[in-house]
Amino acid sequence: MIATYTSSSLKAELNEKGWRLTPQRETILNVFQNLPKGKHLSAEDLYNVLQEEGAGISLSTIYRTLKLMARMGILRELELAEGHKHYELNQPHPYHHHHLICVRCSKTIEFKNDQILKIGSKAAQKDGYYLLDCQLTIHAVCPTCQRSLMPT
Amino acid sequence: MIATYTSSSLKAELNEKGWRLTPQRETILNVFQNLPKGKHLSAEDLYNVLQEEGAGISLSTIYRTLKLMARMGILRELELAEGHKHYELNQPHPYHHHHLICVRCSKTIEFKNDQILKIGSKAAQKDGYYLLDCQLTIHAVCPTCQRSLMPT
DNA sequence: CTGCTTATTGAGAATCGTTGTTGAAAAGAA
DNA sequence: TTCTTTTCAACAACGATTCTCAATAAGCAG
Repeated sequence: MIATYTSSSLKAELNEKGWRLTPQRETILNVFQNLPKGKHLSAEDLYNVLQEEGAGISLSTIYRTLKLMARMGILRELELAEGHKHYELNQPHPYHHHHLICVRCSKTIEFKNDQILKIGSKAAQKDGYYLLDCQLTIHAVCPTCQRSLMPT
Repeated sequence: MIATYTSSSLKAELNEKGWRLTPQRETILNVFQNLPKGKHLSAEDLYNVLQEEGAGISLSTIYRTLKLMARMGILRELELAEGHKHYELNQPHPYHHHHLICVRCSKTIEFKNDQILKIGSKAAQKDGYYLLDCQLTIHAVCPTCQRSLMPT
């Protein structure tokens, strides 16, 4: 988990595995680095952001890049109970966090806990796995939905 | 998280929210209760199991029931990097566990940790959420895939 | 036990996020 | 520059999941 990627550190990490640095990949990483804290994007969200910025990157490329960067550990892939994946920068210690999700209304709260990353690292290490990401996902019912009489 | 549901405890929990106990729901819960430890099913897996057992339950009903039981906290919904969700019984303490997943080959290892459920409960409680499930998901690269020269 | 109301089912169509395919463009190496 | 290989955009294709609708059956009240 690297805090901030520059063009050249990204290039280095890509080339190491035989991949290439392209303007599209650089642009996409930039969007995530400039995102307000706590904000995450779906593939379509990212597509729209890029359209508005005038950088028309195709949806296929977006999907490929998101998946690539998740597999490199640069991005985290989040499953936020909305039928599609969301992505955010995979940041180290002081910013590393987890998600508490209401299964009814999908309201999501971030929370931090220092132990979890330690527990995760240890578990991965024990079996010789190389850690990319470690997220505690809590499915629950928020106070509002508990009060609501509405079934479903 | 209840350890074992009987027909009547399931019925009670359903009726409480205005839902009904049907033979299909009972059958599906039974399949999960009789599943070998560490085994989880996708919707399609479950459909096939039921076909073989002669209980032909439609795919629509299966999807609806899985989602319903996940929202009730009876089942856990797992995202095991295979393009579709998997489900397993949501069991309490001694059986409660987490998943370590290789992002390359999808090999998955289960592991246990007593602290995580405590951390999760506390986080939910803090914001007044009613806890349904709490899972630590670790994305990593397994030893075999680390050795493989194959990119991607 | 009977009848009423409303949730649930099954079958298949429809949806929608995501992945695959193609020829053209461009990065990296020599 | 020139060659090789990856990556790109555009669009077709796929597959898991959801939706629709008429028929059925829980649960409840009398």
